[in-house]
Amino acid sequence: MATPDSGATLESVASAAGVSRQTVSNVLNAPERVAPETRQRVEEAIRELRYRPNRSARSLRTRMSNLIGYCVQPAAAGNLNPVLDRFVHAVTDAAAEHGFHVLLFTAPAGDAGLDRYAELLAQRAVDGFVLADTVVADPRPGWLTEQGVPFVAFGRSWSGPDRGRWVDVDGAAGMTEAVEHLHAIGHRRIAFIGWPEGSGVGDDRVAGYTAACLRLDLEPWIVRAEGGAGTGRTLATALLDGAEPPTALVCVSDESAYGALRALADHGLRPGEDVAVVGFDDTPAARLPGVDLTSLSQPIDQIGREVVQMLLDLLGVVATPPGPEHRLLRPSLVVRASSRPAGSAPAAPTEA
Amino acid sequence: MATPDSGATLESVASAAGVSRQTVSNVLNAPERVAPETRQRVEEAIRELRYRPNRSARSLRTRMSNLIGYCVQPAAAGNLNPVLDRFVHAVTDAAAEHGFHVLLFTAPAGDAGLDRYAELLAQRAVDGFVLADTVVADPRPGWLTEQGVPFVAFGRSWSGPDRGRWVDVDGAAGMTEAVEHLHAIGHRRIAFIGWPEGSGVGDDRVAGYTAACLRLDLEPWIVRAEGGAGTGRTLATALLDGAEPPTALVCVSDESAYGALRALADHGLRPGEDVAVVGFDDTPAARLPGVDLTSLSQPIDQIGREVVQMLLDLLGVVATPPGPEHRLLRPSLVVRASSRPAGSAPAAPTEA
DNA sequence: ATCCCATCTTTGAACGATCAAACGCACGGT
DNA sequence: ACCGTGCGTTTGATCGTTCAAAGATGGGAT
Repeated sequence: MATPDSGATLESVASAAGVSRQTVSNVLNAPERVAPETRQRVEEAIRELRYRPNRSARSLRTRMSNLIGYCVQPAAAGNLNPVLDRFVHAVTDAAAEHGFHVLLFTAPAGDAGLDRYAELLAQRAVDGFVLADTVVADPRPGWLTEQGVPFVAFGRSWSGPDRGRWVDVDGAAGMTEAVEHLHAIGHRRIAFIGWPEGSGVGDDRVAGYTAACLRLDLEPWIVRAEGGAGTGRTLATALLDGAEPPTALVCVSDESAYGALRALADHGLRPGEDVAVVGFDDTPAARLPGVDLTSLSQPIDQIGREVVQMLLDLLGVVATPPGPEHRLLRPSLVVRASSRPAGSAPAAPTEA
Repeated sequence: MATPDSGATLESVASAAGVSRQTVSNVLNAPERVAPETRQRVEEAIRELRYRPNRSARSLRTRMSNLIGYCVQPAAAGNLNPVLDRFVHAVTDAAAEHGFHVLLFTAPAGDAGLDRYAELLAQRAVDGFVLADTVVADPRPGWLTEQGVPFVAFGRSWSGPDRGRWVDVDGAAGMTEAVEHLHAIGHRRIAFIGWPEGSGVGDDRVAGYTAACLRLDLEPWIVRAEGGAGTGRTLATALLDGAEPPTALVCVSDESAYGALRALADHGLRPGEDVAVVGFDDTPAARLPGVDLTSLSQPIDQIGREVVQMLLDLLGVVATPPGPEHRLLRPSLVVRASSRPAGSAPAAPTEA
């Protein structure tokens, strides 16, 4: 069992191995400078004393904290999309491979939150930031760029000049794939349940839907309203009550899709058989028995890895060929019963 | 707009204010030792130079990192219970009030993960830990106690001696309340859908159910199986197919409850009207339209605050009267349509 | 006038690591 | 025998803060 705090220091290891401070330091940070046999002796002493460099001391001297700041937004009550939580996990994992850790903090949205970022920087508590949940007119990318602070965002800057590096999911491509899937299984009247114009994410997704429709010679059919499941239900109800209702509903989010599914139930319609439904995000509830919602899944782990890679690149930690400023990753369509006539294909296992 | 890195140090502030290093330090850490007018002068200099103490330097000297370690478990695929994510947020918030931050790291479960804890301690990267997701035979509380490491757990130690401090939710009390609620609205055949014996959390919850049954003179009726929603569906189906089926189902988790709801639908039964269903955790999906699941909500924010309070107390940061070693908080029953005959009460708004 | 004491402030050392530069030594070329 | 060269190692200074102790100042008691 490891003893956590041996209290060993560079100096104590050095005297145990019969060398100087700096040699021990070199064994850890620049092994090639040390003669092989010396190195071995030092490494043994390190092992024996269970020495681990003191992070504060190292940070003070190198001016690097080896910490990445990440702001956790107050979780909206009833938010059933854990995509950001999975993202944090992915970032933490990827960072650990390079000796970095994630420092969490909270901040109010908008300009008011910038002070928290400034505070952490002034204290030299973090080396850079990972941003998530970037919104239209988000002040953070611009401000951080001005200040010369290293950061990478999960999510494009949806307005103004494209500042800083980012990784994002190609919502348009995802929606295009969804429409093509529905078209392939015979649907021709495919409606889109979306958010009002002006949300970057929502506009991106609807664009992919529209593009697919045009390519497939379908009439785009878009309804929009602010909100979540309740709104989805309302919009879907209106569509289904129409004279010539759609046979498939593409929804801007899983949450809207759950509302749409509810509307189907209200009408006595069976998802997948009478009307197909597709969502976006592949939230956990999508695979519940009896829900079985077809949805677009974001490659969160990969996004996390790429974000960290870019940030460490920016920090000069990993020596890679200068990578791209931006990365756009495709979501993958997970087909479940909500867009598949019963018996048309072997059902994917639905239980976790 | 705040300039993040002014580069100011104690020394530069001191010379700006015409005093010494230590006086500036005192203004920040022990203001009562400084003469009022001197203090004012120094505070002005601090403001003007936007000085913030360097965390690394402070940590090095005081041997306190002001960081709390928290291990993020790899999120089980399809986990629809974001309770831990809300918990992290609560902890982060509460810690910030005392100048502490949360440091995230990952570790494998069981003994193998202890090394990561040891590593962080040896590096003096954290001052203590917040544990979550404690399981039966969890090695962490015992090990941390042996090593004399400050920590507080969210969740009892379910086996062996009760080591260290913890805050937990009184699952038994919650289930008792659920049964009493069902009894009060007329139910007499109330079954419990649970997990196999041996999971601390599950046993606690079933105990509360059983206690309530005995007090209300009902026959306990318990079925158990490993698993989530699929299992819940199977167990509920078996119950509903019986000769004299239950009129209410109390489920060990929301996930089982979703399965149970599905089973009701399979039988053409209406939740709340034909058969009542209650879950545990009040997951976001519970409030989706058409789901409307009655469930027990954990006071996560309060738990987070209490955990931090206890930990800082242990670290000697907050000077409070010695608090209790353990805290057991009651969950609150959120009644929705799944346990309420239609029209029996004003429906709570169902949309976020 | 002297001394003591309390209050406020300053000084020197230390925390544990890395940087920059100097040092010792063996080697080969002239 | 001398010197430059390169490799491996050591030394001194430094990062920015707090601790511990010492110094300065003024007021009241003796």
